[in-house]
Amino acid sequence: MFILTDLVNGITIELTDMVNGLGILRAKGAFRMFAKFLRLDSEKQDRIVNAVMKEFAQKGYERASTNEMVKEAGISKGLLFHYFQNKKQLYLFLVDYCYDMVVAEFYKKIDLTEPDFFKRIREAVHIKMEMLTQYPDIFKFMEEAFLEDAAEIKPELEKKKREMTDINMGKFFEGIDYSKFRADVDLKIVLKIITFTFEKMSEEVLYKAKFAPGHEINYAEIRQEAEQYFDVLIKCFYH
Amino acid sequence: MFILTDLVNGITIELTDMVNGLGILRAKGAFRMFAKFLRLDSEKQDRIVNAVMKEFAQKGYERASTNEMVKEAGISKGLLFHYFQNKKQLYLFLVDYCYDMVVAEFYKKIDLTEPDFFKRIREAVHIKMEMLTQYPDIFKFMEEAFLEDAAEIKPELEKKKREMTDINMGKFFEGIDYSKFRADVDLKIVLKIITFTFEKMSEEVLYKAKFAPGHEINYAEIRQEAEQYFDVLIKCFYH
Amino acid sequence: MFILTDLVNGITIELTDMVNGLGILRAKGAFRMFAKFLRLDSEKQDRIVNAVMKEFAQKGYERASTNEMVKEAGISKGLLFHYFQNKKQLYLFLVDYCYDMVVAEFYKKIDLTEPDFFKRIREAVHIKMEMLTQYPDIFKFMEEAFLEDAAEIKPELEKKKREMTDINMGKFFEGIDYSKFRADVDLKIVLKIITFTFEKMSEEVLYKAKFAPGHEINYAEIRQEAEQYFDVLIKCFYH
Amino acid sequence: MFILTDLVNGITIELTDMVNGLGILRAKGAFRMFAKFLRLDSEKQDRIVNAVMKEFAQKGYERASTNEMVKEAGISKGLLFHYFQNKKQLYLFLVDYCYDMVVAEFYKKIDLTEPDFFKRIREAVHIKMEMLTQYPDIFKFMEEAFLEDAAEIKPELEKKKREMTDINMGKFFEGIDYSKFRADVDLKIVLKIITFTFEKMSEEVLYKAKFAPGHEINYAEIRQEAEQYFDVLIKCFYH
DNA sequence: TATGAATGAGTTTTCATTCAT
DNA sequence: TATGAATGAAAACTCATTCAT
Repeated sequence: MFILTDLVNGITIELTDMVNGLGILRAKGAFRMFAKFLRLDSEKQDRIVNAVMKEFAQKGYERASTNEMVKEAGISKGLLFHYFQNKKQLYLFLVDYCYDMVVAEFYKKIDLTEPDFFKRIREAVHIKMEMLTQYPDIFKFMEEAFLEDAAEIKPELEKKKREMTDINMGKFFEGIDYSKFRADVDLKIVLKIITFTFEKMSEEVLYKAKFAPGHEINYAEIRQEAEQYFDVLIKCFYH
Repeated sequence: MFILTDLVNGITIELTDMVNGLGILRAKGAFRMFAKFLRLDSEKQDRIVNAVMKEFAQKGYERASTNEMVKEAGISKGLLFHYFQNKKQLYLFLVDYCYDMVVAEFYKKIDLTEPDFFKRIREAVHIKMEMLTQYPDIFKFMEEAFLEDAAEIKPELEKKKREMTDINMGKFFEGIDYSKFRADVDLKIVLKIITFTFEKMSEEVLYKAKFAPGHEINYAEIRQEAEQYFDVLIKCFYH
Repeated sequence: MFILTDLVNGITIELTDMVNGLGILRAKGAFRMFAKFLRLDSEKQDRIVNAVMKEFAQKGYERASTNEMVKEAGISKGLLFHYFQNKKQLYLFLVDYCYDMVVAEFYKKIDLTEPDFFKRIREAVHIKMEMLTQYPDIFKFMEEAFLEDAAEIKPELEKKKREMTDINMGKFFEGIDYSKFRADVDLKIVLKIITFTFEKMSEEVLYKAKFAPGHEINYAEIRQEAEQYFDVLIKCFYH
Repeated sequence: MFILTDLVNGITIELTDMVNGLGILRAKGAFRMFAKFLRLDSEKQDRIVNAVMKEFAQKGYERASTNEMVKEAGISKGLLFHYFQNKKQLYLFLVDYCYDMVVAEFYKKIDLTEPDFFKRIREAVHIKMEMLTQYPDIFKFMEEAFLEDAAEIKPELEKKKREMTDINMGKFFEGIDYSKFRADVDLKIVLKIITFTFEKMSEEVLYKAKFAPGHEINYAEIRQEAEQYFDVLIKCFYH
């Protein structure tokens, strides 16, 4: 699922695993400790998730205030800690929660029967841009989450990141027709280079968006830029 | 100087500037406000720099405690602020200070008369690895610095990052013989893809190092891996 | 209510407003932001108010230490800020709180049906002295408050002072029989002179009390002194 | 010298002493402890006095920073403390220093042969206003000084204030022709009332100036207002 | 399940004063 | 006489977490 994670955050992923199509099965019971929260009616769940996401997205892990969250969500201090034990768990829960939403949505839309590598990537880029427009808050939060540096949560977060990418990579690459690639170079390396290229391209887009006046993303321009890369990569890596 | 910054931190750089070989001269007087500190005997300077770097590297900007720094450095509370005014200036000073050391060292070693792009990159990778071994703390701090997300320092830090990359790009690309590249594709895009590849490769190295047991970096393996990339890139992008 | 404010602090008041008998109704909801505090049982409220008042009265706004206050009140650091947000709000709250107590008490005692100006003033002086004896701490605090010079709170404090005097002036002057005053001089100026006289007299009393050994106020003497002023003023300003 | 102190600061003065024409002789050796400073060439003295005055006037005793003073004066930290021992002494020295300047100037200008009480007061008001225009910084500092509330310096300051007023009162009242006052009331009380009136009037002027937009003092208006008081007071207190 | 008052160690920063040079 | 680096206690304020109700 590199196209997803990459446009969101640009993590370096385990290409070896990816290409091999392997993945660790995600611990299904990860949400067990938040069972109380997940039993709430979904209106309240949403209110809480949105309030928490907003605060974390705006201020980052350290500076985010649980006081603000409960104020915004309209619940009491104690209740937040009743559901999530502590700030760290709350954060990690939210990362999972958002990621699950986004991934599920992505795979509903992507056509996994398209065998051409570049066509599939092109579609992924487009889906990604659509979703960015549709759920800007979630993406803002996830982007921050993957950049998050705070010492306290780093180890758990890194583990989570790896789990996520590992799980989804294989699925994305299913059914690709690798016979179109030139045979005189190492295919794994070629795939890595292509992946790297689109990851970095996405990072640039986010980076520019962040510092451009108005912070507006010009999607048409991105598609055009992506086409330039497709052109070079196809000419050089297909035979 | 992308190989340096990239191995350290993987920033997205302005390729247009890079390819044009332009660079803004760095403001020489940037250290004037830390004159008091720089007048100290170097033993004390080092003690302070190391203590501060250690704390920032371990905990990031927000969580790093000036209390811990002075305790570690064996100086008084007031003195730190006497030299650096406040936490933010202290941080930004340290970024500059480390960057200057690293860049100066890098350009002492790199051979800028080598006209072959890949040979020059290969040498840069090797120099980088040498330096990583020699000054692991500085690199750890700089890596964290470039990932740093803290709201308070972000604007200044981003400005600094761009200055740094802009200044050094041109120098690294001086005298490269571009005639060896194939003519049927856009050279700018090709150079971007190559740059992206080595940036991502470096990120992977750091990433693995961080989560490997013992955090040991196997440099022989990295060189070997880099050679695989050189092989593909040369075959596909040279004519 | 000039006799009150004046004995406490000697502010210069807007005689025009005073003579016109106008007054702005005081915003009743001013205490809303301290609702948490006001919901406490009164024993604790008193403990806190007294501790805070003592510290501010002794040291003035700037030098007063919130640390000392919580120590004296036997509450935690955080709690004080939970109730009052910050030092400034705490101070302004206390000014209001004390002022309200004092004013309410004063108007319970003063006879507003007495039409003779000097008789009413005479009673006010006596009431004032009674209250000074009964609540010395509150008066000490308010006196300091009205002299307070600290840059941070000055603007709000001055606004508060004016509000207070404006509101109460009219009430005190209601129903006075001005026909007894001589007609050949400007009545407004005459009333100002009388007001000034008792204000300054009160200032002198406080001033002497402060520097007399033992800080004892001799009320009998003050009454006697006041009578000397009444004698002169009546002879000169009544026809 | 009530007209002076009063326009500056409105202190309550010992009218009994004043009327009796008594005064404690000022301790001539008060400056002995600042002998080192007074031996400096006057250019340097002025530089220091002005820098210190500026900082105290702007920020009040507590918030004034000795760092700012030495920076502004262009001397070293140590030197300031060499001359003045500590902040408190520095402040008290400055109060004396300024007061001496102002009083000397005032008595150079006032005509002590004018026997009419109101004419002399009228002249004093005018001189005062002239001086306010000529030395605004000194007056600003002295005004702040007399309002100053900081616990640490209060006792010494109050003592100084009393000394000052006591010393100068007698001089101002020398040669007044008291026979013009009506004989049926206590003269001491009458003089007190008159003094109070001009003191309070001045306080009002300063007060209004402080909160008027632009903080400009309209001297013509003040003279006119003073004339209204003269009119009433003469009519009522002269026979 | 839900509340929100209470905690207290923690934070960065300031500043008068000292003292070796 | 003159310097300014060095001190360290003190300041206001924060905030995740607990716990009695």
